[in-house]
Amino acid sequence: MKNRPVRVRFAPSPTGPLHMGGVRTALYNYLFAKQNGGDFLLRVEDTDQARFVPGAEAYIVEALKWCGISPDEGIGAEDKMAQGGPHAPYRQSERKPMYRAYADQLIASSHAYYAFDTPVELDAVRERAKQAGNPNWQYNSITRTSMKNGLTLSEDDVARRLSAGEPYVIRVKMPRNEEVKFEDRIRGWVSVNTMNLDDKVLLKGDGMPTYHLANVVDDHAMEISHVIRGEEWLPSAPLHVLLYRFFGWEQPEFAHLPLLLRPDGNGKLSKRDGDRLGFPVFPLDWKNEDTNDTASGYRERGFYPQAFVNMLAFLGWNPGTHQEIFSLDQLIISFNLNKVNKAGARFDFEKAKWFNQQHLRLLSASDRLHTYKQEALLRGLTIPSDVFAQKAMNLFMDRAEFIGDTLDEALYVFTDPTSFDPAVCAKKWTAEAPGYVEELSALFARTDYSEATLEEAFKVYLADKGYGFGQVGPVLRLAIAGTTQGPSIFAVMHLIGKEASERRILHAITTL
RNA sequence: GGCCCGUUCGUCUAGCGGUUUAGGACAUCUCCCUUUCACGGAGAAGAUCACGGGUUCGAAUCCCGUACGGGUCACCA
Repeated sequence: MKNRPVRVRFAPSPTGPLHMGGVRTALYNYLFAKQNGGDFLLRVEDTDQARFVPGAEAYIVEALKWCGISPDEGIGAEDKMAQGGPHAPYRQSERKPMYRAYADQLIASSHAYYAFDTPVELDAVRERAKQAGNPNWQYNSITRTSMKNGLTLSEDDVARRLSAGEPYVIRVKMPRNEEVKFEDRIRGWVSVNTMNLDDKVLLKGDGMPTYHLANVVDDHAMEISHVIRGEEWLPSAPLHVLLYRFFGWEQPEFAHLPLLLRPDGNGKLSKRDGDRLGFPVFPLDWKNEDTNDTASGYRERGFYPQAFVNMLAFLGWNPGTHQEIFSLDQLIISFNLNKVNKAGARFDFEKAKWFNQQHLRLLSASDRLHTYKQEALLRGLTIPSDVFAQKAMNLFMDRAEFIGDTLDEALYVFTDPTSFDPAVCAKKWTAEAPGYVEELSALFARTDYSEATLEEAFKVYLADKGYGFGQVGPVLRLAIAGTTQGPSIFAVMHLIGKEASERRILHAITTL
């Protein structure tokens, strides 16, 4: 069991956009695979035809791609291998015919049976049980003796119903009283008595397998060595262990990841939390075709994928050192499944932003400029030249968490200010103010408009007149930028040049 | 409610029986830098290690209870 090649899978169901918890699960799988020189497969679990959402699969593939997680096999790996690999298809709906034989095998070995109870009948039984004070009726080793199934009906009866085309499901025949144990990579030994487990449906009335059958059959067929999934699967893991046993298959190692919790209140982070809490829960924007609403994604919010991935990796794991900033490649080296936490992690958007800020600083100048220009385009800003872009970006880099910040806070670098901070106007734009800037403008005109000479000229002016910086500085800044926040005003003036600077000063004098 | 899992600063976490006066990061606050805002630097505050029992010379670390939190109990995944 320990020495087989590492092959892991991420197996989402295409019922909507993948949320960040799902991305983290995929990431951990990917990191574990790459670290061990293994394969990461993407399989789509679309056995519930009623919950299928068009576009969800494409979204999942694109989201992973954006994160830099590319499947070695399966969906999204069609460019690497024909049909995505040797175990194609990787969409469970397309594997439908394969599951039947395995369900039959379990019936033959008396580990499963046909059940003819209709959904309506089951609802009625549950309702009756609820009335009788049992809110949680289960189809199990006790109750199955009074239901319509292959265990209570005669062989002839079963055969007749089958040939008559009567609808049925196939259920697992859960052993009566048996301790099922398995060693979870993260939680250690987990033990459950089958007494508490029910006869789960394995094959549904429409011929599709349920998750339980499909994931076991496929994981075995695809030679999956480690099943790394969310903690919500822990309660059904014993059933899966039993299924491997019934089939006589080697079981993969299990690792159940802690959940991502909401920052407020209780419960796990869910898709429905959407933008309610002021941050995205999805990697990419998702447009709901029915409601026409768009749920925001980290990508569109301005996050770099490497920052998003880094942040996600640290929600439930850490390297045990003080290093927090990691590239994907560094994560592959340092990640350790055994160091994944057991408790759920409450998500904190403030820290998420910090990760982006750190990665923004780490980017090479040319890569950063590239994203800068993309963001400028998005904002409809025209950039005179690369040199200008580079300078403008650098000027505002210090205060940026996102590359877009260097644009949003620097609009006055591209266009003349159309409004002036009213609070500052009231306080600093005195009767003398127009005179200050008019004199300065004339003085500056005699310099070469470099940052240093502008500043020098300004200082000389203050000294000559006996003015204080606080008296004149904000006035100049207001005239040029419309606000008093930002980098050195002389650097800004140098960047926009003499003509624009003089134009702005004149405009301020005439309008304020 | 049954079952399963968990519980260290507000948050993410280090810690795997003695080196711990419990370390780091985010957030918060203070000071320095900057006659702006930030960045950066220095520092502060913040955790009776959920609680109660054991085991041990010694426990945040091991065991058992209790409380609290989470997950799960469909012909959904």
